[in-house]
Amino acid sequence: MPSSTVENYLKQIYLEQQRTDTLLVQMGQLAEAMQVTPGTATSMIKALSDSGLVGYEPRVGVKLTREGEQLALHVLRRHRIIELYLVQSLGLDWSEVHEEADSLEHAISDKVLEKIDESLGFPEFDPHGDPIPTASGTMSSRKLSTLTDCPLGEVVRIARVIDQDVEFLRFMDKHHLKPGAKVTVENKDTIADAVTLKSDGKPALTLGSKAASKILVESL
Amino acid sequence: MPSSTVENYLKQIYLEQQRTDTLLVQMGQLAEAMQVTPGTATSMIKALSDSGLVGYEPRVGVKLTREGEQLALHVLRRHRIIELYLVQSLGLDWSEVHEEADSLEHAISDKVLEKIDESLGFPEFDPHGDPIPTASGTMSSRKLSTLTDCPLGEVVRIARVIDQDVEFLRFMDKHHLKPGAKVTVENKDTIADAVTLKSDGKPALTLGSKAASKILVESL
DNA sequence: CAATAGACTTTGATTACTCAAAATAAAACA
DNA sequence: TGTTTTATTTTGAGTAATCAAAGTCTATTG
Repeated sequence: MPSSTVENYLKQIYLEQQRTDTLLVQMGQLAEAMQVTPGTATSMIKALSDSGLVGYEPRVGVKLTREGEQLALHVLRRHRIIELYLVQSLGLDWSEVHEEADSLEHAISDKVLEKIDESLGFPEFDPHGDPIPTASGTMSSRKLSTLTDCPLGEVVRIARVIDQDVEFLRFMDKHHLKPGAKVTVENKDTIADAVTLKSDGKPALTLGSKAASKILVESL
Repeated sequence: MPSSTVENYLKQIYLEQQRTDTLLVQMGQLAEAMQVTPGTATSMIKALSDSGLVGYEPRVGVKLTREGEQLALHVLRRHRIIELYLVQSLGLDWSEVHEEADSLEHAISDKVLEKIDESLGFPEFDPHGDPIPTASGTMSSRKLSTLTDCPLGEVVRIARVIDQDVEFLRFMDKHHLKPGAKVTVENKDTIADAVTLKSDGKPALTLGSKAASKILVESL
């Protein structure tokens, strides 16, 4: 059985692959994501490579093998189901469940996980709108646009928020910018690097494009 | 923060102190309970002693300090609340929750634990009748008798079953011998080393005294 | 009271994970 | 093209937890 350290490395490689939309993850990137020194990442990756969970090319980068990817997806499945459960069934705030899930994801058994999944009605997305991989290791994908590149003046629905930072999520919550909420982009100002939003019955809100690009929406 | 290994050693010392009703736990006993070699237990205990969690006298035994006991009680609290939650809220069988709780007890945060505790209505006992320590580290104690030394012919209520073995618990379940069930000891045969029980609407059941002594009862 | 049996401790080694700092390779630059 | 910068790897070392096996008490027990 893989250690939680191994699970975390695989999860992080998967997330970096997704985030940067590239196959190969560089060591510095991974070390940063894992909060370890580059040397640590290198030696860990060599070990994972020996166990066949990743493909490693020195000075180029690392990628998941099919086996490594399956494991990563299982970890992510556990993580996201736990997050949703903590919010829906135990009433925790969506800003705090990420950290909780980070530790529980390594301790929960498949049996308990499937009970929880069932009690939630086999959900497809976690509280942040992140897709939940299936038990057989398939991840659904949606084509979403960000608030910085979605059409102006059209009502869109927030589908996903890509940032697990507690402060950021609290801010989003305060302005009712959670998955499901409907908003309209009133204005985009590339010079001011800002996006102005309007949602029903609320004053307009202006975000910098960095924040706006973390909010993914779908048209209705 | 103590590692899960440290938490397990402290928990096990506490449980052995209780089980044998002695202050000092011998190294062999502890090594057996922890499933490690005696040498491993010795060196681990020396480390715990250095951190002030246990008092250790070489070749005599180990006992918890106040601090170590508090920690042990917190672990036990997590363990037992989780067990009850798995049975009550997720519908797992009482025979399988011990192992699940053994891993979850190290991963769950106080915040989540207290939410669960609340949702269970601040229970006093786990599914096996083991008392749940309070958040402030107090363990209630009841004076219970075993089926081998309780009065004959009197209706008593099962209060606690002291064995976490899956097969044993399944057997108990099959014969409806769970906490809350009412039984009468019909006969005790010291020569045959057996105890015969009767519960409403069921045929009589005879247990060896070893099994019978694992079932604790209270009078009504 | 010496010999032995049993429990316990010590020693030396291993595995998994980590860091700091030195060495190296590749990329960028001048 | 030679030099500098930056990213990566290597090296040497440390911590936590473990085992096997050798050594040491202590308690019987004849």
